[in-house]
Amino acid sequence: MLPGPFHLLPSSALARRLVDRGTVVARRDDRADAIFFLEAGGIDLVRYTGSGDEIVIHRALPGETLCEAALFSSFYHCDVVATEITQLNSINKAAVLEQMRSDPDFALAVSERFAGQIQDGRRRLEILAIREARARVFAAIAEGFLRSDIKSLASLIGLSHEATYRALSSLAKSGRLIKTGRGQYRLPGQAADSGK
Amino acid sequence: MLPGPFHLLPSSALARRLVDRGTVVARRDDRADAIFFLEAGGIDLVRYTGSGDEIVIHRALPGETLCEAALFSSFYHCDVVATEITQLNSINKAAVLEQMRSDPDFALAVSERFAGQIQDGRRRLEILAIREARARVFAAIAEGFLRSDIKSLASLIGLSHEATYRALSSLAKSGRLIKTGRGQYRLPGQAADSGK
DNA sequence: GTCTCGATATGATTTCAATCATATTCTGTG
DNA sequence: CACAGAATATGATTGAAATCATATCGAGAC
Repeated sequence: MLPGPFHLLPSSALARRLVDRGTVVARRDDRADAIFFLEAGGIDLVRYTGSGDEIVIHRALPGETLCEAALFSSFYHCDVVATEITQLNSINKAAVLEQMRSDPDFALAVSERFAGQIQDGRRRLEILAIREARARVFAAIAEGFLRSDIKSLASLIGLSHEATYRALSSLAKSGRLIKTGRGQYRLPGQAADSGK
Repeated sequence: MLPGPFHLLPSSALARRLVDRGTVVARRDDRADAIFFLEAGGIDLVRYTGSGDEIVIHRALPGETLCEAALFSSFYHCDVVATEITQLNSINKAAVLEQMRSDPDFALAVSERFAGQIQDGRRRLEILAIREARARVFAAIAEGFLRSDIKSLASLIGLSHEATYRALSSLAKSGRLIKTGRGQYRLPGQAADSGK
């Protein structure tokens, strides 16, 4: 249920909540006493400019931990808002820090999780930096970003789903990708997915 | 010279190198024994597909640490290549892990640095996901991405510099930004920068 | 089995940013 | 100071992706 090393924490450090769309889970400048794990639903991290414009800092997907930096900050630096019905876990910040202090393996595991997230983010950034749709989609497939459906892939890599379909179709036609089924593609060099 | 908590490491854990353009600093599947800090120049993290296509996983800028995940992996998972004359530091992996094990404060500081990098990356991702150039530039300014010049900003947010200039100009014209000088802009709500 | 809904797929049109071009302003250097 | 070079700035044109539209396919409900 909880990812990474956080499942090792005592259950007293955890609080599981089901919240409605629109719920503000935490507010900027609130005292930061927890980080979050998004189990299902959607969460936006939002900040507001002086003139009231809303800036979405991050649109989280299920499976992500959120507000990791709150571990090292006294206050949240943005609003945490549910964009739909959302199942989320609060992970007590003091408990995490205490465990990290007393258990080096735990601290290392937290760092490991964080390091992995840095790499994930950088890979996505580099893919978003590719301008041509075909090249972008190809890189995304090569990086294994096509996990569920193509529409999710499209939003992950910042293209319209139509552009993504077209790029996939064109890549398959030119032999740079192999179409293995409706909505399924793989690299030429790569063994066919042997199922499940 | 070294960032974050890494300056606390004994100098025996560090190696400073000046490398030429094209130098392969580390290769995929090499035994991972160091992480890197890019002092000046440029580094690409590169992977290759089965059919030989090159995928740039990440194009690093000076001031970044690289291959943090190598701390927790036996091998590098991509090539590390200098794209120009580059000054870089190797930080011994074993030394970092040892220090993290023996010094909880150090381990926490490493996690803190990592957490900050996660947030930075996510903010940039969210900004890159904004399609309209005006809105993208506005969000970038609101997030304080205009640190040096506008061309750097442009490449940071994945726009041509012309599009960036135009967006800035248009935002200033419509009052959503205040132009405080040649190549300088700020949000309306915000106090003018008091000098330096 | 059939109905519905959403994902996949592709065609037609429009829009907007990339690109190419050119001018101006500033900075640094001899 | 004059000059070179780079950043800033904006105009004109082009091209590629967004958008709008429509069709097919597949999975699940009943």
